[in-house]
Amino acid sequence: MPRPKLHDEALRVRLLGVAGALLTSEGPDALSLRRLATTAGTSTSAVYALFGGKPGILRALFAEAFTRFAGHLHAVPASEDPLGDILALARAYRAGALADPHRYAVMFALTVPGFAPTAQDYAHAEVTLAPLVDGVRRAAAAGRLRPAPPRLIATVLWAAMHGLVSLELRGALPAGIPPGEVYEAAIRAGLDGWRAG
Amino acid sequence: MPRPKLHDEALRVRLLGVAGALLTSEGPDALSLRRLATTAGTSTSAVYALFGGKPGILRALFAEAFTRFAGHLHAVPASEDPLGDILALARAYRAGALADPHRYAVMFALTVPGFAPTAQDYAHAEVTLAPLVDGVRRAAAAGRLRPAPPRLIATVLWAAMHGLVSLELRGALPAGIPPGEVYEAAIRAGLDGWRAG
DNA sequence: CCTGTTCTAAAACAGTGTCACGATAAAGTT
DNA sequence: AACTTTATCGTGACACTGTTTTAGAACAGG
Repeated sequence: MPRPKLHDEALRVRLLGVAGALLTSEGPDALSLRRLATTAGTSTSAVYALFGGKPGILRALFAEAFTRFAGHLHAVPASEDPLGDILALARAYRAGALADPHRYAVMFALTVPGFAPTAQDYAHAEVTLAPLVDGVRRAAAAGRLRPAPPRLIATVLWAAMHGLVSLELRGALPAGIPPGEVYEAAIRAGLDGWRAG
Repeated sequence: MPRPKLHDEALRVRLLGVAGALLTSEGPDALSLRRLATTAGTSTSAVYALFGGKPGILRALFAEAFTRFAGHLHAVPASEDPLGDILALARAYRAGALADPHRYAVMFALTVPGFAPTAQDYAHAEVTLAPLVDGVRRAAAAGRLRPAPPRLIATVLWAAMHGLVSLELRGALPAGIPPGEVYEAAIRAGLDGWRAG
């Protein structure tokens, strides 16, 4: 009986793609529902039918950003030198964040009136850091790290990466120190802090 | 000839106070010019006359937040145990951030369409971390830390604190690990990573 | 009292997210 | 073939935002 559906799955992925492109290229301020709708060739109603509103599309972008980021980290191969792997993962982390700062902001900084990621959202995104936890676990198993819960060590290392990257993206790092070098020094010192022996 | 000025310095500090209260109690979304103006008993024009607009008042809040935060850190006394002082500074850092999350967000996370703090803004705010740099310098002078630029070590420690605190405030830390304990472990490991010998 | 100058509060403007409503288009029914 | 039914969708209205313009109010000097 009804008229044919236009607000279908295809439009959903198209909207998500347009939203991601808008976010990446011009930042979160450019992501208005009207502009998103006209760019995707539809109306704002579609966003409400498919995402429930602006917070909805932000949540979708949040989830998508984490899976993308996970891709960067999972691309790092696991070698027989777990400490070296952790270093490589740290470099991949920074590279992934710097490659798309606006997406990184959606993951960890941006909040919109209706959207603030819940603990469940982050729990679902915890698989992103699985390679790091695995690297720490392998290093601990090889006796290269102090006997402490791998998840704890991985969380501390992650926080160091995130802290430095987020300060760098904000332009808050003190002048005169190249961010890349601070980052390297931080990761090495962070690892040394957990080193066995 | 002219009529008496109402948009004077007194109104400026009053507006800043109201803005800060609004920010602290209800978050940045509650900080609208109309609400700010009516709460302060004036009109939106005052904000434009005294701050130039919304980005202006955000910039003022940004600066004020840093001086407040600096107060928390400068309240930590310098003892004869520099490493212990650094630990105390780290605890004060977390306590200061958790005491007023919205202000911390203005310093390091929040961005409004017209306001993104420049490198100069952060340079001017670098004195906030002076106690930390001083503690590191004293520890290095006492031979407790590896010979590395104190500013570098302090920046790395700061990034670890900021990373952990910002993840905690976002609710992004993995469940099951008390944030306070992760924080303690992170600072200790971060210090151990730079420890001499 | 009137003029002139300066300042201010209120209204206008362009933009936002959100939602109700009426138009639309196919299918089922006479 | 004409009509009703019914789910669907784009348009427009609403309340809000930051910003700018405008018209009036308040005082000093002539």
